[in-house]
Amino acid sequence: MRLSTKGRYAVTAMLDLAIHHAEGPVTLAEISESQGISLSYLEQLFARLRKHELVVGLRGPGGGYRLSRRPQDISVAEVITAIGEGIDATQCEGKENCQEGERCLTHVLWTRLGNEIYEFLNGITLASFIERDNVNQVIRRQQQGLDVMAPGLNKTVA
Amino acid sequence: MRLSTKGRYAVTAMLDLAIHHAEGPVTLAEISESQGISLSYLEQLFARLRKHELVVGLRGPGGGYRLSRRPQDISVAEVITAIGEGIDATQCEGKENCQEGERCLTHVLWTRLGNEIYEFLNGITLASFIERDNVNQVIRRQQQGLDVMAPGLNKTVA
DNA sequence: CTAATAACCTAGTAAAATACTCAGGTACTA
DNA sequence: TAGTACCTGAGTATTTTACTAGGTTATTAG
Repeated sequence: MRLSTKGRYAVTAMLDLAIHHAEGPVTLAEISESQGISLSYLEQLFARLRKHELVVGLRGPGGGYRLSRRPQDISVAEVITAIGEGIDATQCEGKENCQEGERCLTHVLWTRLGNEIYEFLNGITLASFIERDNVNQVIRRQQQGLDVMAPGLNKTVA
Repeated sequence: MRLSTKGRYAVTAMLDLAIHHAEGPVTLAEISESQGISLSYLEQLFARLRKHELVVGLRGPGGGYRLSRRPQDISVAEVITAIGEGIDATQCEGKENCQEGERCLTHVLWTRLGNEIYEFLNGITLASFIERDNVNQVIRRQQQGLDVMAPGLNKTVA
């Protein structure tokens, strides 16, 4: 499980899409300006996001990018793995001899940690992420449970 | 919160130390061989771990490295931050103007995610990590709770 | 229709981080 | 006092990151 600035760029851009999800497609030029990320760099990142079917590209005037699913159905883990080519679970796994068993032990341990981090990030959706911020400002009087699901967003896409 | 191969190397090495914690100091040469990490690279990593007082170096014959604290008192988060110079919480925070508020929004959101990941990794100790594997093999008949604390290791260090 | 728009694609490149090597030095202990 | 093993720093190859440049293709507003 790799987690670097590159993943942050992708998540940031996806959050931008999620925020403007109701208003139709967002152009990369807009994201580039508002988030301060290079346009061509964004194009490269979105090429991968598109291949993993997290976003849909719409060409021509009035076009842009749109989330392929609802914000509450896309997890941070999905975005990061889409960018970073997934989890690389060590090199020993099946290839090497695993000399003293020692080597494989720590590898297995680390793989498990990677899985745990993935599961953790998989529980955080784009919607839950934005909600926690907006809800605090807009809806304050409502009692809120520990559920991370976004409450009022049952508008189906396409 | 950066999380890359470098951190994995450090955690792996620290796990090695934790496993042999009862048997006295472990030399970097041993870790180098068993884990397949370059000796000089290990020395660089351990220089940082030592500065953050996670390990203690013992010179001379029979020397090596030892954990400065008990395995159940060292978290994975500590190891990673010791290596990677801590969390870099975006660049905008206080310096930039935060033009439309939009920019700062995602930054705040991301900072929160970083903190959550940190808290998550902070809850995982070296001991809890190893225990879960060894316990499964050695002690099987015992009923185990959800507690991650290592049960039988109340031997004080130094 | 056509011209503007914006996605899409490919290659290259500077800067940084990573992983490692080399060459010494220093402290400890047997 | 010799040897072990920590410790330091400088240098380097590789990889990743972040970006630039220059195009092509599809779409649509006018």
